[in-house]
Amino acid sequence: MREPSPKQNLSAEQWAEAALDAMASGGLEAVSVEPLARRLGVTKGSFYWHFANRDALVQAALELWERRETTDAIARVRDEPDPFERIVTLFKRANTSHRSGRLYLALAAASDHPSVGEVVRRVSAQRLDYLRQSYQALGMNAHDARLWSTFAYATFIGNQQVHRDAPEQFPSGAEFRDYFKLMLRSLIPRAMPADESNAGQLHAVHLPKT
Amino acid sequence: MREPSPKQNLSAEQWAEAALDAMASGGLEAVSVEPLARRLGVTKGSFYWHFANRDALVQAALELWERRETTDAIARVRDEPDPFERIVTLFKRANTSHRSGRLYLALAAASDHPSVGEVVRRVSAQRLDYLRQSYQALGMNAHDARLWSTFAYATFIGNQQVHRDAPEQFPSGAEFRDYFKLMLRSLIPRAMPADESNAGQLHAVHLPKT
DNA sequence: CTTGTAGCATACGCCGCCGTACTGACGATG
DNA sequence: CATCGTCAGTACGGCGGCGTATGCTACAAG
Repeated sequence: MREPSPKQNLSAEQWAEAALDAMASGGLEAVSVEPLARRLGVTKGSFYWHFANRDALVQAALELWERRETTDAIARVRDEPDPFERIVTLFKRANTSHRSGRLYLALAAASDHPSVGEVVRRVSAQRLDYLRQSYQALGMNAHDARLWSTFAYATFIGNQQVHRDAPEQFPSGAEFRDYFKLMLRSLIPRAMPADESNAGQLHAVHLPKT
Repeated sequence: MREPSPKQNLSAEQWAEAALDAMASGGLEAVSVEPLARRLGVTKGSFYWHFANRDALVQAALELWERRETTDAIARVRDEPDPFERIVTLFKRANTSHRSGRLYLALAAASDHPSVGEVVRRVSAQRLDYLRQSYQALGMNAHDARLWSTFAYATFIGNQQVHRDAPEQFPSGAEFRDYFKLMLRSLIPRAMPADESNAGQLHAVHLPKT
C-alpha cells in the first residue's frame, strides 16, 4: 500500500502507548517485550515486525511522551492571555493529572538510561523555561523570574512525589483547597516590586484566614 | 562463638550498605546478588551465607535506611531549641546532601514493591510530622501547620528532583543563595497572627553564609 | 592431631527475557 | 489463480540473574 492508511500506524503507536502504561506502573524495567505482548494479546512476532529491538520501542515511547508533555501540553494554555491565570492553570493541572505525574516520576527515576535522561532534561528545561516566561510576563525581571519559576516548579514536582509517597498525609477535600490557596499566594506574587528592596512585600498576607 | 564479636556483623552490614549504594545509582533492580558480589570482591557463596535470599538483603537495606532517615537524622537537630533554626537546618541539609536525596528518590520510585512502599510511607510520614511539629512550635495552629509543613516538604523533595532531572537549570553559586533566601522567606512565615512577641526575633533571617 | 564450624568458592539447574530464524494467514494486485 | 507485502505465531539459542549443593580453607576447641 502506497497510501498511508490509518490502520498501518495504529499498531506501532499501540505498542508505544502500552510501553508508557508499563512505565507508569512498573518503571522502565517493566517495558519488556514478551510481557507487553501478552498484555496486548499477541506474541513477539508482532513486536519485531514494528520495531528493531526493545530500545526502539523505548525510543518511540519517549518521543510520544515528550511531544505530549511539551508541545501539546503548552498548546492547551497558550490561549490564556493572563500570565497569572496561566500559572494557576498549570499548577492546577499538575495537581490533578495523577497518571501524567506518575509517568514523569517513573521516567525521571530512570534517567540513568542515556536516552531517558536526555528527554527528561529537555522536558524539565522546557517546562521551567515556560514558567519563567510566565513569571516575566507578570512584570518580574529575569533574575527573579528564574528564582520564582524554579521555586514553583519544584513545588509542582514535590507535590506529585508527596502525593504518591505518602498519600495518607497529603491534604484532600476542603483541606486541599486551603493548601492550594496557600501555595498560590506564596508562589505567585500579586504586587510587583518597584525595585528590589521591598521584595519582602510580595507576600504581605501570610496565614490562611479560613 | 557464643560471644557477639564485632567482626560478625560487619559483613552483613557491608552487604546492606552496598545494596543502598546500588539503589542510589541504579534503583531497586540494581540490587542483584551477583553484581553486588563482584563489586565487593566475593562470590554468591558469601551472600547466601549471610542472607536467605535477595529479598532479605533488600529488607536489611531498608531497615538501615529507615533508621538513618528518621531516628538518626532527627537526633541531629533535636538539640536545636529554636524551631525556626531547626527548619532552616533541615532545609539546608535537604539541599546539600545529594547522595541521600538520590537514595530517597530511587526508593520512592520503587514503592510498587510492598516492603519499599511501606518504608517510604513511614519515612515520609515521620518527616512530615516532625516538620509540622516545628511549625506548631513557631506558634502556628494545627491546621495551618499541616498546610505549611506539607508545602515546605514538597519543596524539599521537589528541589532534589529538579536538581537531579535538570541539573543545568538548577540555581548554583550566588544564584542558589538568592534562591535559598527566597524559599526561606516564602516557606517560613515571620509574623505570627496574634499573640507572640517573637515576631521580631523570627524576622532576623540567618543567611547561609558559606 | 582430630573434629567442628564459620566464611567463602565453585558448579549446576532453572527461569525470564532478548533477539533471530522460519513459517503461516490474509488481503491486495497483476 | 499466482504473487507479494503485511502482520502474527512458533521454535530456537543465548544470556544474566536466582537459588542450591557441595567443596575448600582457616581457625578454634578438645
